[in-house]
Amino acid sequence: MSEDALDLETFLPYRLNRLAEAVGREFSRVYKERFGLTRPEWRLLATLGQFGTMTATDIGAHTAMHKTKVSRAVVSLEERRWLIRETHRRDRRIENLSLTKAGRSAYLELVPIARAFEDRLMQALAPADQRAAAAGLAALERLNRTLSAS
Amino acid sequence: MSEDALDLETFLPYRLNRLAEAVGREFSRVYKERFGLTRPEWRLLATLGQFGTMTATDIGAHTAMHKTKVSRAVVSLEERRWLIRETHRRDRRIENLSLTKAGRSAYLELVPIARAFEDRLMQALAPADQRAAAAGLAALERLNRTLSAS
DNA sequence: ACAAGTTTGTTGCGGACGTAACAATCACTT
DNA sequence: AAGTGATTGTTACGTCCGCAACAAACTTGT
Repeated sequence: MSEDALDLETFLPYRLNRLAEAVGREFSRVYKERFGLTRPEWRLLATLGQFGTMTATDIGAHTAMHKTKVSRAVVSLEERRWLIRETHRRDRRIENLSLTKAGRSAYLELVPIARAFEDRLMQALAPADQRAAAAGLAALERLNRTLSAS
Repeated sequence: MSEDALDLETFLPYRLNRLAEAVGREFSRVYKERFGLTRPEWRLLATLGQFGTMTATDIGAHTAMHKTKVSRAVVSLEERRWLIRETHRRDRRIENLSLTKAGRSAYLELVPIARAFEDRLMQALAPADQRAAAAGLAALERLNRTLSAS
C-alpha cells in the first residue's frame, strides 16, 4: 500500500518462520499421531537415537531447545520408560541420557517414516530447486553460526 | 551411531525450525523491547501496515498463523487502540481490520528498524551466499505452495 | 421459507512455553 | 576447610498455544 511499507514476502524472519511452521506442522502429524509425542519429545528421541548418549545440556546446545524444554521432555520420555538417566560417577550434577530398548524401538520405527516424509517433500521439487534449497539452507546456517559467535 | 540413524543435521524440518527459531528470537527483541509486542501482534501489525485492510481469515492465510492466534492478536491491538474493526455491510460475519493513526505510527517506526536488522544479517553473508539464500528460500516456498495445494 | 451445511470469528480448557529463582554439586581460592 | 563462583538441572509462575466446541451469519437446496 504505502511506499514506506515493509514487504513481508521478502523479509527473512517472516519467510523462515512461515516455512518452518508449515513444514513442521505437517511433519508433527507423523510422530503425534503414531506415538502422541510432542515436538521437544520427538527431538530428544531423535537426538539420542542419533548420538547414543548425551547430557541434557549437550542436547540443548545441539537442538537449540531451551533447557526447561529439554528437562521436561526428559521427564516425559522417562515416564514412558523410553530413556534412562545415569548419574556421572565423578560429577554428580551430570546425567547421561540414553534410550532404553523400548525407546530405541520407537525411534527405529519413526526413522523410515521421517525419511519417507522428507523424500516426498524433495521429490515435489525440480532437481535444480533441490540443489538451490540445499545451498540456501547451508548459506543461512553459516550466517547463523556467524551471528551466534558475536 | 547406528547406520539406521536419521541425520538431524540434514533433516529439513529440523533445519528450518532451527533457523527460524534463531533468527526469529533475535528479531523479536526489536519489537518486544520497543513496544512490548508479541510475535503474533507484530505480524498482525506488519501485515495490516503493508496491505491496509484485511479480514482475520485473510491474515491467517497470509501469515500461516492459527486463527485463534490472529483473533487474540486482534483483541490485543484493539485494546491498544492500534486497529479498528468494521463489520462488512453485506456480510456481518466479516470484519475488516485496519490500523488507526496510532497503529500506523508505530508501524512506521518499526519498519526502518526491521530493515536495518535484515541488512545487518545480509551483510554478514558473502554475496554468493546471499544469492544462494534467496534462491533456496524461493525454491522452498514453491515447494510449500505445491504441498498446500494437495 | 425452512432445514442443512458452510463460513467467520471467539472462547473454554488442558497443556506447553520461557523467565527467573532455585537446590545441588563441583572447582578454585585462600 | 570454608568461602566464592560456576555449572547442571528442576520448578513455580504467569503467559501463550492449539484443539474442539461454539455462536452468529450467510448460502444452498428443496
